[in-house]
Amino acid sequence: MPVTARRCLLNETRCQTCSLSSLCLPLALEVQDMEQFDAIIRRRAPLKKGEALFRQGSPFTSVFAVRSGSLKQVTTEGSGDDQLTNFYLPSELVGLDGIDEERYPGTVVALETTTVCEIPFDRLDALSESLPELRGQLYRSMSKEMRDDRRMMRLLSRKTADQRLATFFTGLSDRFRRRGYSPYSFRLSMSRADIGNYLGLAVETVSRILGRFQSQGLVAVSGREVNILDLQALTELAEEEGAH
Amino acid sequence: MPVTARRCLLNETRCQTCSLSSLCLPLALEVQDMEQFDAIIRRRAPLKKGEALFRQGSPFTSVFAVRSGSLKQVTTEGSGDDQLTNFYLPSELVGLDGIDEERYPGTVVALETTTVCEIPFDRLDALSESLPELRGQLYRSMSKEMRDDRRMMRLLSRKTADQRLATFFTGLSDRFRRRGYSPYSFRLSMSRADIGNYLGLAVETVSRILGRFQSQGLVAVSGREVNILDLQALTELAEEEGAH
DNA sequence: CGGCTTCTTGATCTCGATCAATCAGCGTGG
DNA sequence: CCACGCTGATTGATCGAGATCAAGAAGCCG
Repeated sequence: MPVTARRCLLNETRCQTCSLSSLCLPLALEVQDMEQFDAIIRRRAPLKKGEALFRQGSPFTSVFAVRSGSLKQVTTEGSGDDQLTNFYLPSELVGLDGIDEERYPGTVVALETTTVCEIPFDRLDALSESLPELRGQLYRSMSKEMRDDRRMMRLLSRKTADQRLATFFTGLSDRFRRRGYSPYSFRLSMSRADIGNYLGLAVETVSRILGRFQSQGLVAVSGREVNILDLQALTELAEEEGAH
Repeated sequence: MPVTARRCLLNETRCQTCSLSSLCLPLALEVQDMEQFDAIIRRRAPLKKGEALFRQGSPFTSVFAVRSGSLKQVTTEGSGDDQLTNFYLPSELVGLDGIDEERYPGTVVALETTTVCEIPFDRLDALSESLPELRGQLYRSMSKEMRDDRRMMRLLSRKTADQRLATFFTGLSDRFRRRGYSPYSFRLSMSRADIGNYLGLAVETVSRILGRFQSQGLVAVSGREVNILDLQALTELAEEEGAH
């Protein structure tokens, strides 16, 4: 590979030129610190749709920051009974739940062509010793994931099917907005079955409620294209009191 | 307070003499490192049953290690719609989910007389810079909590009421065993309503299924006293395939 | 075009919520 | 010591949201 091409490739992966730097792990770092961080991350070949980043039970070595595309995390217990525990969008960290047992607790699969930055955890931990901001950011990322998990528990144990879907759409909308995309118009990278599995609903229910939302003028859905027509109403529905 | 009494009180709180040291945060520390850690923790007056350790929304300052007793974490959204997201037993860390937003995302309440060690987070973070084992243990604790949360999501979205209760009992049994108590005979510090809220079930359902377990010879329950008669069967029930 | 998978729509059934008493503890004060 | 009230636990009867079963319809790609 010619030197120029190589340099170009490397440049692409540099945190300082990355459009996600304001959301991603090194967000709090000064320029020179970011260079140190930059030096430990590894480029990965893009994953094609359906390819696994890692599989459940394989040894934990790295966390990954999503650079583009999206992924899902699936945990299998016994035979055939899968639980989809998370979707990951650009700038989000994948694999933190594997630290404790030193193996990944679920398989993470690309939902579309996806690129990630690999961050070897021992290097990251070592670097977090000398960079308090990095350490803090890591603590915050994990803490946030715990908070999000608790929200999900609330959703699964208290919300109706309609509220779950509304929460799902407003959540996605918000995540797109933060990343600089339209919060009103986006494409779902996951199937209806994935959505249902994630929300604890049957596919049929997801489909039906999507239809209902459509006829109520809340969203316009065509296949995986989504247009949010009444974000306000959707938000209210999502937050609605325990309906009793 | 006379010096001797004071010294005695301090001794009680020392990690090196604490019976939980093999489970708690400083578990990986050498003697001299443990002393440093010991120096940052603060004694708290015991909480009485029903007292709050901290309230939802109050500023995050510390994490807490449970020393004796037990607590529940409750998150309120809107009015009256509470979600119980966690029970905490001795050696477990409370409050880690508050790091990110710098406020506690839920109220934590003692279920019985409870003592905790307060660990100011800024001191802990600073100390984790020079003590890699402490840092690692903190990462592992958070990672474990994320894994437990994912298990809870699976429980809430896939398991039947029977399986939820069976999982709850086997989980408690296991936690007691690890702490050196009998895994077969223990006292519930939480009400049926708490259990139901936590597991996403109505109180009536909890009560009914407990009755059924009793008549099936799986457990003997009398008020809050529990005797597990057939842990094997309970475990199988808890892990059972997605019943369809 | 056929042979996939994914999505939608309809009909029925079921688990657990909800509503409604009743009962058991348990501290309080007469 | 017992009656009173209060909270928590149990038990019974009914109901409904959403799962499941069963076809079709619509993409999608060779």
